Amino acid sequence: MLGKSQIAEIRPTGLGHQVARALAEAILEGKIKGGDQLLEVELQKHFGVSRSPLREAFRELEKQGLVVIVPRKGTFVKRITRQDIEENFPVRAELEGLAARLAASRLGAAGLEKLEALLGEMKAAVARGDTKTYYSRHLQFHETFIALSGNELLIGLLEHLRMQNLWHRFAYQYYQEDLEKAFHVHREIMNLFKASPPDPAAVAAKVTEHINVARERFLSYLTDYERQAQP
Amino acid sequence: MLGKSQIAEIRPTGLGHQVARALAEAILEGKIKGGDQLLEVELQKHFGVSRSPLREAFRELEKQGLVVIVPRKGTFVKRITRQDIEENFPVRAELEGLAARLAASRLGAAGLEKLEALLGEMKAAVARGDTKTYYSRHLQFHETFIALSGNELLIGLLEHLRMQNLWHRFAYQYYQEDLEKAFHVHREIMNLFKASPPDPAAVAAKVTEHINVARERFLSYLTDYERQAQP
DNA sequence: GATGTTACAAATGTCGACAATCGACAATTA
DNA sequence: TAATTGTCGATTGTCGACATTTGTAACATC
Repeated sequence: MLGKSQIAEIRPTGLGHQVARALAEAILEGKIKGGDQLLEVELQKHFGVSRSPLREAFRELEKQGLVVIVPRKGTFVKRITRQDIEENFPVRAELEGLAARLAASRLGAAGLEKLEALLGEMKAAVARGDTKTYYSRHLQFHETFIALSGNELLIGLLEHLRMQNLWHRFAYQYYQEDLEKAFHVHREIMNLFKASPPDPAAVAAKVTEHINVARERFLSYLTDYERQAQP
Repeated sequence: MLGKSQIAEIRPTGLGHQVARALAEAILEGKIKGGDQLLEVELQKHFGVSRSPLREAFRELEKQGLVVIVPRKGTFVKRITRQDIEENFPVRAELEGLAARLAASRLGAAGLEKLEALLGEMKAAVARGDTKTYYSRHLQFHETFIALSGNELLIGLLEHLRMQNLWHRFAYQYYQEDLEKAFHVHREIMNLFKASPPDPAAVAAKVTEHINVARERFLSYLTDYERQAQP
């Protein structure tokens, strides 16, 4: 019997799914702005499909939290409010803390090695001032120990909470401010993971704190951004 | 102008929604068992609607985590595995702990009063040995401080996680075992809420611990149940 | 006997058309 | 003129039919 991960999982198809992917990409990239209505007839002409798969795509996007379906009114792309961001961070902080705690008790040599490799790439990116690469590896670092938690429910929830962050576009500029400091926290987390045996509670606390601190930084950044955008 | 609360608010409309409600009830009550396939043609005849609203109902149920849609195969009611239960408790424990922490900093006199009233009913139910009422008020107690957290995202997630618990049917028998002990924990939680000022971290820790303990109790109960059901 | 092939039936996927509903503007009335 | 009512266009909701895919079972082949 082959290991599950060895088999290329065909994540199949369906026109609706393809349309959903296309629309999700368009939304994430900002090509469709928050509050816009997704007109069925219009998209029908655009994609060359009938309305049935379109409506299924809408449902899929709603499940991902990218759009809001209002009965008898239509489908609108979700408007990200300050409240959404304020509420997202504390939940993610607790959940990623839990993920880190669980991972600390389970990660083997392979897991530790992967985390260390990513941390190395993050360090190199910091040295080069390569914000984009740093941001990418930073996301992977989190995704890795989340996956190592082994709790499928937790993994799915966090994937959803992170996906919901349409505000990825802000993030570049956000992280440019203090790459060094951001990296330092992750080295601390890594050290806690490497301890033998690791202290799960300590890792959880560090991760939770890290995200809650990031929340404050991000919100103050957002405040500046709002002031600047509204003269 | 009439007060808003005086007018019967016509709820979400749509045939699909109605079908979804009916199916959800049937699933929760166990009339449809885990693993069963929801045949479109069959339900079409049963409900007297076409397949379009049926498919929308399926999507809605999928969003609630009650069914799983497999492309080109069909939709099947979710099978609750032991793993699902094992993974649910830790996540809920963290999230309800967070909710309690947030609530501790926000609950006013009205919130405290409502919690105390529910605790009173719980106590009375314990004295009467009225398991069903105790269980109901116990759920309301949790729902109340969750709502008092004020974090809409958190409230929605917890509602989902609690809804997912198809295993409500087990719960009666489960809680019958030690009503007194279960009540005692909630009195402790209440006392922490009542402190002035309350210590948010202490409340969070107590709630988290409470749920994690409940997890162990429930799993051992489930083990007995499984042994008994498989002679 | 095991394996591969083909034909058929059943279920889901997709489509275009019709019906119901909402929002905005026009018509009516006090 | 302001408020209410009627009408129309636009948009979503629902429907039945057709297309595509999958699973199965009979059959042929090695």
